[in-house]
Amino acid sequence: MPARRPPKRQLGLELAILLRTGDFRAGEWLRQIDLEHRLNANRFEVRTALSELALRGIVEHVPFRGFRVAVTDMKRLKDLLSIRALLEVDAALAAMPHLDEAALAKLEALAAAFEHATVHGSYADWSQTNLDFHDTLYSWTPNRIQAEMIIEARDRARLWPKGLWPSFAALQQSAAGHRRILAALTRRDPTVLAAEIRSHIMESAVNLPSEEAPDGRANGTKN
Amino acid sequence: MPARRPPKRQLGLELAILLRTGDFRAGEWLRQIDLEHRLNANRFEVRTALSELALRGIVEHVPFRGFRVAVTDMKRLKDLLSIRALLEVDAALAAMPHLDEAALAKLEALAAAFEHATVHGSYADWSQTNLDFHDTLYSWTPNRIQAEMIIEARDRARLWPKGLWPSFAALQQSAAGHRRILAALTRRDPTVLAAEIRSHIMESAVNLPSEEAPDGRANGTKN
DNA sequence: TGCTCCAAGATTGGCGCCAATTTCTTTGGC
DNA sequence: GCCAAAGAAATTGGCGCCAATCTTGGAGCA
Repeated sequence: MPARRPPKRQLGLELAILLRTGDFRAGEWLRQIDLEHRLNANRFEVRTALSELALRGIVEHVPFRGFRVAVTDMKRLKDLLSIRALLEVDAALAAMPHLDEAALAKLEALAAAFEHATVHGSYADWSQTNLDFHDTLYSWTPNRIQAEMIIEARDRARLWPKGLWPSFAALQQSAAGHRRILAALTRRDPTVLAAEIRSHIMESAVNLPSEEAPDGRANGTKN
Repeated sequence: MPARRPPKRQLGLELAILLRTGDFRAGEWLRQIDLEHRLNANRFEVRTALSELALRGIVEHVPFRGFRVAVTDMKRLKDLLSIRALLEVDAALAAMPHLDEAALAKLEALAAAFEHATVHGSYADWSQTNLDFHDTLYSWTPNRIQAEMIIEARDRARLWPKGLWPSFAALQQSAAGHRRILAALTRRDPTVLAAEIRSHIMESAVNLPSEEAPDGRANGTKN
């Protein structure tokens, strides 16, 4: 074969992951030159990736000032959560009839992985295992676009300040939620499933503080 | 004041409008050089705008082949419609409590404008007046993100082939739907409102033909 | 000592050039 | 006359340069 093309780097994706896993604070300014180094990419690629994320609402663009991690104020966050509840309840219900034994077993394993991560893992660990559980569930939803929209909606509000990360107790609560969702799926109980999914999502919003005004100027980083 | 900055052209938006109103067929290849002329922009701007639309699913990108108007196959179309139904029913219900007399009057006027357009107007006319009605309704939804998502979901499936445009009868049906929605809003009847919105959206899918396989190669334009 | 204004430095972003790749055209062979 | 292959033309797309703009630091003045 004559030199297959190199896999074509998905820098937008890489950057999204970096923002999610690296320690960035909401509102923090992103200097292109820093990202060039961290992602080992050139200026143009970085800018393209940033524009992508800006369009998806993950970062915010201010002309001639640059890009910064989107500040998701509480109103916005709650809006996003309510949309997620709507989409995810529907997606879960649609997925349920398509789940066979193997599927349930897989979800079982993922729920266990999350539980393990809540105790032994880092932020990145439990964040990822949690996503795995949900994404796997929705992978059986016939409506692919809906699954994509769920992921996107989630990404748009993932980056809240570290101070607001869930407590250990909240994580345990989440793990229990997974169990209950799994049980409802196994028993093919749509009513309970819907209720569980909804409350599982809405849980994320409890004990979020009242809105803090993000100052456009002060929130910098000297890094 | 020292030369306020020029309003910064939103070429992505302009291009989306061009694709919607100009006569482009689904699957048609878009040559950058043509778009440069039609939009009176340079190569770089066109490419940026195209990437934007690609991300939003309005056009499709094939490396080293270029961009083409997204082919929304029937499966995809139905998926999108079902999502719209979900989001729009919810949005309408949320908007209802916030509608005052003035709001209802405005919707009344927009419904009338649509009816007029179905008889006297062109595709662009009735398409736009229809959007106006819905967008105005959702402008009272407290959840702004949801309103945006609705618009986006709609845009992603707006460009179906001309052959599939609704008949005069279908348009009349739509107009009647608007009337019924308005009636439900006036009577503050959530149950009927939900049902009407849902069927109004799903109506769009009736008499869509079975899926046609879009050939990657053949669907060109010599223009 | 504190404030204002200016200049230097840092950062962003518009844009055009040219290489990479595909498609079209022509030529040559069977 | 038809198919295949090579060359030509057209199109896309990566990328770096430098102008436009914002921020910072400090000098000058009250």
